[in-house]
Amino acid sequence: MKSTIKDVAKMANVSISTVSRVLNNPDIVAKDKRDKIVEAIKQLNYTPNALARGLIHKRTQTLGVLIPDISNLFYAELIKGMEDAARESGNNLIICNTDNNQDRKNASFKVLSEKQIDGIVFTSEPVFPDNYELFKQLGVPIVLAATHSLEYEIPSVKVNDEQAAFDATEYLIRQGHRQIGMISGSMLDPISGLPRIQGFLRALRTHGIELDPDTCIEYGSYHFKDGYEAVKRLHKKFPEMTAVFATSDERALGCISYLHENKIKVPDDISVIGFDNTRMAGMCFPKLTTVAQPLYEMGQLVIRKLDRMINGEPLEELRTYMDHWIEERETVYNLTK
Amino acid sequence: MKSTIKDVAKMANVSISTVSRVLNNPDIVAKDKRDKIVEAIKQLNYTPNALARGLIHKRTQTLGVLIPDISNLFYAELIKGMEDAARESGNNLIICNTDNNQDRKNASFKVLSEKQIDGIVFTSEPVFPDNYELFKQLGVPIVLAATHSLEYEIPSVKVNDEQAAFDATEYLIRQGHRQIGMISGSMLDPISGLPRIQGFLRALRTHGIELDPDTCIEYGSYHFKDGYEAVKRLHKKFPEMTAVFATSDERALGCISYLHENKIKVPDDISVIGFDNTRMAGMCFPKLTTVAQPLYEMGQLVIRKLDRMINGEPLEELRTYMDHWIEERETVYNLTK
DNA sequence: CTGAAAGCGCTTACAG
DNA sequence: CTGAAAGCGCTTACAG
Repeated sequence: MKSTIKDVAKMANVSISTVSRVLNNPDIVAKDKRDKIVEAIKQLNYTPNALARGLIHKRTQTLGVLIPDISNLFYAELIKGMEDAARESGNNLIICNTDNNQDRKNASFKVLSEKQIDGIVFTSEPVFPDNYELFKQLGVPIVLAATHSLEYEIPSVKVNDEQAAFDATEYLIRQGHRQIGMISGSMLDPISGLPRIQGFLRALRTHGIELDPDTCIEYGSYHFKDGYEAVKRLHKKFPEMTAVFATSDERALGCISYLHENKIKVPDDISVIGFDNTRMAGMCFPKLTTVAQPLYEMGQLVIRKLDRMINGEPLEELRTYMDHWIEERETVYNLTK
Repeated sequence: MKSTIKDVAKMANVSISTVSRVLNNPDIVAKDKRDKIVEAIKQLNYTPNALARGLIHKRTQTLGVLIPDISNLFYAELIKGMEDAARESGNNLIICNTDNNQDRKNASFKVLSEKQIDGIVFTSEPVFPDNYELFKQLGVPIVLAATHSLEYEIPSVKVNDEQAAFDATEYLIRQGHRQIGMISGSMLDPISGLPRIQGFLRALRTHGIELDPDTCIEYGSYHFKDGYEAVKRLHKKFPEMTAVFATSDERALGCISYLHENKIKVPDDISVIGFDNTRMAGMCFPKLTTVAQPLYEMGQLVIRKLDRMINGEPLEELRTYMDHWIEERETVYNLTK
């Protein structure tokens, strides 16, 4: 049986108040008693009950994290950053896998609320009005990771997707490509869909490249298989393309897999650039050139922001946009040489 | 401000006992009061405080999970299985990344203990005597995932590593390979090191293949980079090898990366078989043939076992060994054709 | 069927 | 410097 503060008090022959004091403010108690109490704590292997403490302090040092798909490598890096930052600030994470499912999302909010978490991080998905209602009901600080909201005043940390897509496309153009295809998420996705398409098209425009969006863009979900299928359709309707911008590493790998199978060489025949720079990008063959997001650092920053809000400290900025960069590896061919 | 049971009681004009009853045993309270209370709960957006409940019931519906390296894809699948099973049984997971670091492990045990978690899962690492002491001190049920202990009576779920390594090696032999190298974890690792070496050597012996372990085995950590370095050394001292068994997918990919770079074709010149069957295995090129572990199912089973123990139900078996299989893809060449 | 009271394990004014 | 008491938000016998 776990020992309680009462057991310690009894063993040390003091009141529980005094035990509580050596736990929270040791200097204030007389050395002899303090020593006896410390000894009793060790003997009994006592650890304070965080539930009781939480009830009093209205603080649990626990943060809730909503993740759409925990088996995605993207979140592995992000979670690691959050986990490390949480440890630094004395917090623990309860991670809820929502499976892109609204019911599970609601259920997660409910248990997190019951467990009295101090704050919440909401990942990747757009904030719809009903989500916002839930946030307000929860009544705890919230930070958005890898997503943001322009409608609501919610702190967020992400990359500038439009600019990142612009840079990726421009990078291909600088390597001499002009027939460029894109494999994208839905235009209806206001976070990683539409903005990346806009960035892509802006780069084309900026460099005077005229391509019909209907023929140079193909859509699909972010899974490997979807990248595979999308590039098949894309290649069929746009056979002259020399490069493709796939807006996730997984899509890019699916894309490369299809091309390989059809004896189309990457990058010699068709170049591929991905998005995310998950660890996979450096482990595949050929190694994937990709738009890098600082996932680990994003995770850290999200938790640090959240911790500030919980402590009532002011935020330097509401919406933080972190720097992305092009991680040059082996899947883009330089046509200008 | 979050509303409490008092607020609900006041609004519904009843005592808090009655509110508590409609929460826990609604049938027992008169319909008119019940309706008023339900209405008040909705109005106030009341959710019960799990801390207070936990204090009374000595149950938090929260499980602690210790993971050595959360950014490893291996754990992504495992965690997903655990997460899903936990949701089914009404539990939440607190995941602690230990970074293979003893201090962090101790710290994690401490906070998990303070948070009054109902059970714990300990992943991948061998159970040393001091770990066992910690387990006992925690005083909650524990299950081992992807590891086991022969010294202590602790429930566990894993694959039979010796047999899996045997099967992988025999698979290569059946494909006509006789000059087979191995890239392994340390012989000092009693979980995924030594047993796999033993299985490898047993397969060689069984098929009358005489190879000196010193020349056909090379060691390294499980990271991509280590697989890369290890195969470099292995190939130098064992140039006639036609196949290599790398005991993790990451090692295998590092290995393939090195071979590619040195114009050694996989599988035409050298075949590679991995271990784990993480999602990466199906996304790389060529697609990795590997020993598959049912990671998702392992995760589920671990949590189900733990939940049983917490509920005082008997376990069908202490140490569960799940079936592995060879996932045939594209990195092993059949020499017999 | 319902309320008052005790108690879960702590912390924190309040006296002394 | 230290102890008794109240209270955090609930549940659960105990009366009635």
